[in-house]
Amino acid sequence: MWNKTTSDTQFYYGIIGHDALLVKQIDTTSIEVHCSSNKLQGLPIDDFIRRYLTLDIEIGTVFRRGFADHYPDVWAIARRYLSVRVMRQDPFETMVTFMCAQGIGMGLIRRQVSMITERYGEELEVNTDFGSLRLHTFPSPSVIATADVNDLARCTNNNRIRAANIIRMARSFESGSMALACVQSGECPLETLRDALCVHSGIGLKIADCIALFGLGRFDAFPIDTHVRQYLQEWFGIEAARRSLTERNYRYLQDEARNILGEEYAGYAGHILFHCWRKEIRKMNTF
DNA sequence: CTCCAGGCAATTG
DNA sequence: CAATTGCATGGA
Repeated sequence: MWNKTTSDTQFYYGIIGHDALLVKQIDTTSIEVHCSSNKLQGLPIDDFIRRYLTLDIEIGTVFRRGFADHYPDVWAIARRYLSVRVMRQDPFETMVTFMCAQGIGMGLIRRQVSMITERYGEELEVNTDFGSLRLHTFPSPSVIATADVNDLARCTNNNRIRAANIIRMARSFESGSMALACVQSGECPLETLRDALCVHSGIGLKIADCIALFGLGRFDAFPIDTHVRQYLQEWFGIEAARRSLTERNYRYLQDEARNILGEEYAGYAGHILFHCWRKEIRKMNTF
């Protein structure tokens, strides 16, 4: 998860494993990129950033050729958001985050994740020009696997069911079954991956697709939430999007979306549209 | 007090 | 099999 300091200087930071990555804007033409290590997850810093921020994805190929011609009105708005990047985030962190994202607002989601890192993560001291920042790593699966339900629930909106689900998922991660699914996630069919994720209580179709897209680099995964459902109806005239997201309708709408956006990058393109919809149409400022 | 917020699972038809 | 109904919680 990324954050911005409240100082007047633009200053962003994120924790990658046990290292900190900091980006500071020093003037109108340049930034400083600081990392607490010269390697991140075994990769030289430049290679890691390239992969983490999916700079290896040619953004011009995310929307298939012909999209602009077929949907000129949508394209007129969406083309301003082609700088949006879907990150390749840590799988476990992504699982916990989206398990916290059910029927709840973005502000509360972020608060839950922050509280989890502060309660269960390891404290990191990062020195900057502004002084030292006290940051926290995201806890490992083993830490969450041994957490007390009531204790974790204090971080999950006091929702004990959610806390219990997260703990059970972490234990599955520990046992190796979830880790194996992650290792194989790159090449297995999307349906197989989704099945492996959905055996866990608290992970349904939508959250499984979010994990695949944001945590496992499966840019073909296309999660459908309330916002996606709305733009599928408003922007693409899909009447079925008026009806509720039953499993059958969810799958049907996914097929429709793939017809419009293509198979390979349906989710990547979909997230750009998601962000665009919230910002431009719903005028939402939360992120 | 009501309604909503990046759904899920159990229960019916 | 597929649709409908509870649900859990904090904040606006």
